[in-house]
Amino acid sequence: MAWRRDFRYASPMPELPEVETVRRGLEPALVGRRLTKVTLRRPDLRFPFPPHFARRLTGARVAELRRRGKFLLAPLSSGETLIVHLGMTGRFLIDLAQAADDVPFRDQCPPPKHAHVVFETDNGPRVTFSDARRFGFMDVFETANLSHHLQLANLGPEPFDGAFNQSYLAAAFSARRRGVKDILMDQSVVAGLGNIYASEALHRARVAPGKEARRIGRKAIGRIVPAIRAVLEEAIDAGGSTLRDFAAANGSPGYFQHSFRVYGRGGEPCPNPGCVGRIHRSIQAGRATYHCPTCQE
DNA sequence: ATTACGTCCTGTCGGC
DNA sequence: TGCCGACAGGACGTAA
Repeated sequence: MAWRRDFRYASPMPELPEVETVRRGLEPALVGRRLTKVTLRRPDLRFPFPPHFARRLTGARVAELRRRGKFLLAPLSSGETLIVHLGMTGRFLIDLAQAADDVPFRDQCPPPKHAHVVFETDNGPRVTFSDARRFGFMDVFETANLSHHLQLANLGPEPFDGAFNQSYLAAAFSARRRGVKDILMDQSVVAGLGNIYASEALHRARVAPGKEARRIGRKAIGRIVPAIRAVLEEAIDAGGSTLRDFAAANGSPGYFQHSFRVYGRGGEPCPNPGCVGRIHRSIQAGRATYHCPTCQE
């Protein structure tokens, strides 16, 4: 049947690794192809679509697919760039049926629930964006001025960029009274970390998430930078293997299920070697936070 | 400038 | 069995 969910991925909570996985999965479906038809099935997501959204995309070719923090960026041959944020539940479904002929009555099949935007391409699969909670959003912006786009302009460095280092983080932490986890989730400090990977990184760095950022010592900051990179790298690798598994499994859904060391593990023993503590769940800045009070200080 | 908090949205899950 | 509240959370808007 049409609207097959043959290719469906993205974790329920897209942070940098999940967005990167989506980018890699979407690349073969979109890059180099012309958008022949764009359909909006409602006037807004988190925000209203910009004026003439569908018209500005239609006919343009997707030059490449990039990622910046948690944003997907698709520069187009028209001189504008499609900007996508997945929010909480945003996901792309790739319809593997190449042409309408491949699927009888394809156009009579109902679209999946929450399918808000449909992209048709020349000789490529149909790509559908669905987002149950509509925390995601899309925008179109002049590529030459992309760095002035409000949401992109305020993003901090990429975690893998050399600019994100110990002295940078020390400056970002100085005089800040907010909890260190809260600071790491601030997209203007570093781009791409959310609630899950901030918790995971701090556990690895053995720093308590609620500790005031200004009270984090130099040595601890020195552990946080590589800890962030390690958790993100591992998760990106897990996403990559999900994509490969999907390709190998010929049609089975490729859900991105990465396992976490502390997130969602309240009451379980701390996985750090030699630590006898248990993972503690608390609420910090309104968000569920997991850490080991024994080895994170 | 910095911080805290409410808000949006709906599917899922546990308890009764 | 069904209902109902709690929960999940990124980023914005507002207020202090």
